[in-house]
Amino acid sequence: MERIITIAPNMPHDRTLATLSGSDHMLEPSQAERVAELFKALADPTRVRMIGLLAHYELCVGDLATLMGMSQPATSHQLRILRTMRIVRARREGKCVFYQLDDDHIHHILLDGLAHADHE
Amino acid sequence: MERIITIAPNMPHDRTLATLSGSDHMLEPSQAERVAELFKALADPTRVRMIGLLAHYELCVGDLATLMGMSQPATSHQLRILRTMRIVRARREGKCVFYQLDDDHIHHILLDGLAHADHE
DNA sequence: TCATCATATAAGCAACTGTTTATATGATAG
DNA sequence: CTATCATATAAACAGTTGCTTATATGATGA
Repeated sequence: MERIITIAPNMPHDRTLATLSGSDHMLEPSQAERVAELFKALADPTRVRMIGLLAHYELCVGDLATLMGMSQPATSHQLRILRTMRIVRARREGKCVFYQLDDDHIHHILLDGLAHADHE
Repeated sequence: MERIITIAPNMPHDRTLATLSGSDHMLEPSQAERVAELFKALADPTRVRMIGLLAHYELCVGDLATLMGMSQPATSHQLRILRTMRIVRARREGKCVFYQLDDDHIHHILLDGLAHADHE
């Protein structure tokens, strides 16, 4: 962990801001945008609970709505957001559409989030 | 991965919604709320870039503002959000306040997020 | 084709978010 | 104490979000 100062006068420093500016630790704006979009999809308690369920069970929209205690359009609306961000994946079977997590990566992130939130 | 149906008629099912309702895979609302709050703090490209920098360097507010190309109040405002969520930690040294990530957990979540966003 | 069930979309509204501009707090040097 | 530098907070405004109500699409069975 380096400490970097050049603007504040009379302070010890290890490197200069100029060298840091060219560092690869500087995230690309478009990259930061995509990551933020992903986290935004996780940044709602309703969607977090949906993801918590879909991490363990494949559920159709209607049943998910019932379990969540929310309306069908609201459920569908949130699923669309999760689907757009490739957090969940849909599969049609007859009249029903079943949802589940798209990959374990998301479950991992959720568990990390729970660990950080649960305490400290 | 279980598939659960009870509402939709004439569909195969493994368990009932009733048993699922009592499952511990049903996140507590307050728990979901805290996790969502954490992700909300990560759900902004500006804060993502700040975290990306603070994961590697300890920086004071002014320098961070310069690197980010944003105003001092805006920087301070965002740092307050990250501090409230225990994502970053502050340390005063004279007139300057230095920030760094509060723990490696956050760095981990960021890397997971980057991996998921970078591609798929 | 027609009726019905399951899901998706649209419009509209209240609540929230990130920025700017302006001002306040807090620490240090003289 | 006073002036100055570094950071924090406040008020205000544009833009976004998640819900509801209403309607549309899509698939199945008679």
